[in-house]
Amino acid sequence: MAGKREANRQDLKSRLVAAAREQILDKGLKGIRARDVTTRAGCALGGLYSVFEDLDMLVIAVNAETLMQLDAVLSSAAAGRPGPVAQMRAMARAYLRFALDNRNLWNAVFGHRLPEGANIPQWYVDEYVAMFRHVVAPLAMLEPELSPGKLNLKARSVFAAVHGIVAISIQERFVGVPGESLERELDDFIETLAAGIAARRGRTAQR
Amino acid sequence: MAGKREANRQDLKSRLVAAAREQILDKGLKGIRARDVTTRAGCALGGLYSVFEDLDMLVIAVNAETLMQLDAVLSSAAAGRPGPVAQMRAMARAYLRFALDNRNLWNAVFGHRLPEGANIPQWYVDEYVAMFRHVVAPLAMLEPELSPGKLNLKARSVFAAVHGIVAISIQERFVGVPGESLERELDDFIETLAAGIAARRGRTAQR
DNA sequence: GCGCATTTTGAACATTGTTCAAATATTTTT
DNA sequence: AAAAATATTTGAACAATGTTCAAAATGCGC
Repeated sequence: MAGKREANRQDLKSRLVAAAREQILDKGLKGIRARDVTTRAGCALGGLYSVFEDLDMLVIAVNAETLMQLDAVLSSAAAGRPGPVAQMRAMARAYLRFALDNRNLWNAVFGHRLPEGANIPQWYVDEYVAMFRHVVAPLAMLEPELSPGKLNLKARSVFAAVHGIVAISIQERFVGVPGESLERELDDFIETLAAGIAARRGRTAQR
Repeated sequence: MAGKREANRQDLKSRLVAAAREQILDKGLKGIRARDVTTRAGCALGGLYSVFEDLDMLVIAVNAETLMQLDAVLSSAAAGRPGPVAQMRAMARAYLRFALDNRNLWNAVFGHRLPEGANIPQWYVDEYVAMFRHVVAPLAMLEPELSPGKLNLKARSVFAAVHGIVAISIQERFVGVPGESLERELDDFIETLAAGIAARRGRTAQR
């Protein structure tokens, strides 16, 4: 019976993450309480702190899972699409759909903030940044002459722009634009961006 | 000595908003505590609740002021610029600078979320949405044939896209891109968008 | 099975937002 | 101007929360 300690520990960890995920799913980010989560996970209150540094780190663990999911969604959305523009359009749509279908999880990822002094773990940042690679691929086809550094920067911007459009529409701050017209808006945005890139190609000496 | 009641009330209100603003300025959104704010404002703990429904509403009052500031900044950034593209570029830059110079206030505006049931007051939403008008003006010059409805939708998207780019860069989740290259990236983005709009003009039957 | 090391437990604590009866201040009435 | 009526301000008390840590329970090597 060796290694039972480590096994228990891992089991507790995943039970806690699962519990926190469910909690976020139906109560949102603010609805996650140490007592509820530990009860749900079937451990004592203090158990949480034997596996995570604090509640924020548990949230980050949940968010990491969500990011993995989103990454996979983007991957399969782009797979097999003919041409860079179609790929980007498909990913933008998939991003929108994911956000709409998993609003609370998605809000947890982008709405969670650590308290003033604390720093986000590097592995989490890396996982986040890794998603940009999905945009790098099609963008490189549209602008083959771009250096890797500029390509990365630009991919990040395109990602961020799509994110911004989705985010501002989802925050039901104002009456939500109907989902379908939002999808058209996104399509249009990608199309315009691509047309702009094509139009500007070679026209400028250097950027 | 008539009307002293209302005067006192208004005075308390603005002292509270000012105190909360300072608190956010140097401690961030999470650093705002009922006790600190009321002490700073020179009233008792309960005083806060005689003027605001709760802490969240006080935050919204601060955010409303910040939005006004930002609105003014965008206004004067665009004023006198020759042509729509120059206007949009100037506003994007101004937006970035404002976010960088007022990080905590800006984060409070876009990072604050009400608890599950509560609803954002309509006057606040209106103030927020009003900012889009700054993008509507130049966009209308670029695409004069667009209906007012589509124009609004598109202006919102452009605003959101710029917001997204700024937001993702500012969240120091990953090593911040140096401010200057970020500015160039924004310029480039606006330029590309404008080129795309021009290239697509008339080419599509209807959108 | 026994003793040691590690983990789990949950009562206790500190820090919050919020409430509300009492105290204070203002306005109205006489 | 004093008294009565009304409204506001106060801050002690409460409830809800994240976090800690000594004691109890559990796992491990012999």
